[in-house]
Amino acid sequence: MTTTGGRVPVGERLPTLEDVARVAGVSRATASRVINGIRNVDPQLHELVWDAVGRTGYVPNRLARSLVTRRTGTIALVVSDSESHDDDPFMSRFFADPYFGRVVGGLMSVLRTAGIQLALQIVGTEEQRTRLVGDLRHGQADGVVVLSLPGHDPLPRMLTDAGVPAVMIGRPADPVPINYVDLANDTGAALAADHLVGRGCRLVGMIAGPADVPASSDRIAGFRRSMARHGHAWVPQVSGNFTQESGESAMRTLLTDHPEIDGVFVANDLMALGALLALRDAGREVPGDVAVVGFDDSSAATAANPALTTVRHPLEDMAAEAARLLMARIDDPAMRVSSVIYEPSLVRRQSA
Amino acid sequence: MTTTGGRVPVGERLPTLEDVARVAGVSRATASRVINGIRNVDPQLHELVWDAVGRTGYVPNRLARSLVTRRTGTIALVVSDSESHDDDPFMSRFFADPYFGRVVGGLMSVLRTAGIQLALQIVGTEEQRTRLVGDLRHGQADGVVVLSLPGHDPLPRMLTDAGVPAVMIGRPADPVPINYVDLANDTGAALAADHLVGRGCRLVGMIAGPADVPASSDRIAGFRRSMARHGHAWVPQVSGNFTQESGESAMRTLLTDHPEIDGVFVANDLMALGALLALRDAGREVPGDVAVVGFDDSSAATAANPALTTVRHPLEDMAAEAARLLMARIDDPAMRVSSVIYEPSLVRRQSA
DNA sequence: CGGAGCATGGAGAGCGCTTTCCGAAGTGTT
DNA sequence: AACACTTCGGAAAGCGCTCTCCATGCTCCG
Repeated sequence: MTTTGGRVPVGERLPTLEDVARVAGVSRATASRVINGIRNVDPQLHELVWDAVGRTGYVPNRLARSLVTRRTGTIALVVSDSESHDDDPFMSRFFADPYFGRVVGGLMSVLRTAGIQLALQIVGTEEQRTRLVGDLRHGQADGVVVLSLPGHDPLPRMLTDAGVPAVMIGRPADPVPINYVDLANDTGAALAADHLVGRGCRLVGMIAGPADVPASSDRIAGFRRSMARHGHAWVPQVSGNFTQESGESAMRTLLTDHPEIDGVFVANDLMALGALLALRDAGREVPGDVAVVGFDDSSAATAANPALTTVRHPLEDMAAEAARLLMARIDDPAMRVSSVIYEPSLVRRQSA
Repeated sequence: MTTTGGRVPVGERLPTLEDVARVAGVSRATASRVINGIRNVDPQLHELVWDAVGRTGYVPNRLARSLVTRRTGTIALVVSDSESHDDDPFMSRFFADPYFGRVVGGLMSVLRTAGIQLALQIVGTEEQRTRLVGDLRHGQADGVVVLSLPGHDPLPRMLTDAGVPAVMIGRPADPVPINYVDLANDTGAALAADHLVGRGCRLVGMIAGPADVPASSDRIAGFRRSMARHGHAWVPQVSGNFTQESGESAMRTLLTDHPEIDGVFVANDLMALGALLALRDAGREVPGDVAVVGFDDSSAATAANPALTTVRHPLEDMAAEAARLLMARIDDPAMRVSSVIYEPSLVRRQSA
């Protein structure tokens, strides 16, 4: 018997479950059961309740619900930065970098369909980290995806110690039993080395990222190893910090120190863009005089001129996988710590 | 009298305020007062309580607190998309676009210091919008920053009707009494027109964005008006969708239809990048044969080759202002609806 | 010296929801 | 027809916190 009445306002305040129950003529418990689709409720009451929901305009209060269920339907994306970068400039550069957007996009593609929202958190200081972990233990979020920037970050360990479901994007620098999704950075770098040597480069240099971050050191190691295998025992190397400007100045240094250089592997596309600029300034043709291979296959790669030959880094897929892994971990606290490593591939364009 | 004891575990569960009170030997109310820094608490008890907090390792439960205070310390960044884009490809492109990152960076620069976290929400369907507004009315977030993509978006109106504190980045397409922060897009476009005409271009075209989004139509209007003022009653125009590829194909079209074109204003940098590619393919020199002016002054502008002359769009500042505006509105529900318009400026580089 | 006035801390009522625990009713078995 | 067994709805106990209300004890003034 559907009581098709009009709207039932409940005064100033928003309708609560109590109101729905009253309008439907059942107890709060029953209303709750119906709304949450719990088994065993008389179809008649079922309809009565939904009818009341419609008439009152009831919307469950997620906060109140979370308080008792200990589930928030939220996953935190934590950007863990080192204290020194606590000021704006660096972070805003970080956000503008395609890296951040690609990660968010990948995460959202999965979370969105699951109806989970993403909360962005940035922690720089020790205190912020402690606070974050404290909130997380209370179920502020059901789990976290960690983007760890500094080389040795205490956060991963803090998270696992606190028993917070967490997944890192990029392996932890220190051995920590934490789930992570990563790229075989060394293999990717080797791909670049093979390609540069294969196209006949005699002296190839590398523009690396900060040595203390795993993704960066893995690329260095992989590149060096592969070059050595090709008989290049030593490769000139200059470090940047993943920004375009740093790539530009690194390239200048390389050019000054080794004028005969005819190939360069750059640890990310943004720096490669800078390198391209420096090369053009120096009057070197790319790839004619100097071949350039980037890393990431970000949107910058196709925007570059000449278009960048680069190592594809399926960041969106990896982030999506991280989200899936995290959701699985949340649903099964006993899940064993696991990692997923993606294989990179070389995308040939014009720069090499 | 500080009772400096050791740690006081409370069993499996996390310590609650109740535990702190018990350890400190005061009532829950007093403990709460101390922790929240409420006036009039005996200094002795004050110390006793903080001591207990330390010994129990107490961290307030934000959820429980929010339930009663009706404040969450969270602001939602809502990306309102049109239903048709509900599938991945578009959204992931959106996130990879510097636009998104710049907005997030700007927001975070303000929110971070205020200790407010950002929750990302994407709504595409009508149902998702309704749901979002429902949650928001319950105080799921203290306010929202809206990034509205489609031309005619019902969300702004829904938000104001529901009384949810909201600020848009970019003016609403339809007249809605909502706070917003925007750029004088027309002025910016006029700047571009002046510059192109000023450098002697005879036939300049425009690569526009979707006509139904305000930012885009304002740029079109401003550009046309200014060109008309310079005696160019008509300008060839092709539309894209703000992506690099669309800019590339728009440029090809323009080139085919008007081979004598010697200047082009592109509604955003990403499309300008594409235009640059098309021009190079067509063997046209930039700026020699064709001068190109972009819009946004995103990182893509400096990455371009030649570097893009573009209209500066202080998106980070605007987003930061949006955050401040929103926080003010949250603290003062009676605040009148206000808007802040930023003035653009021309950044001269090599492309024009 | 008595009572008004104030500073202070405790008891307890919620915030809105889920879920356990029960009793009442319905179903099937011997 | 009596029993065990299942199904179903309601009462009520929280989740962890804030904050109003009230009782207490003290100061101060006439």
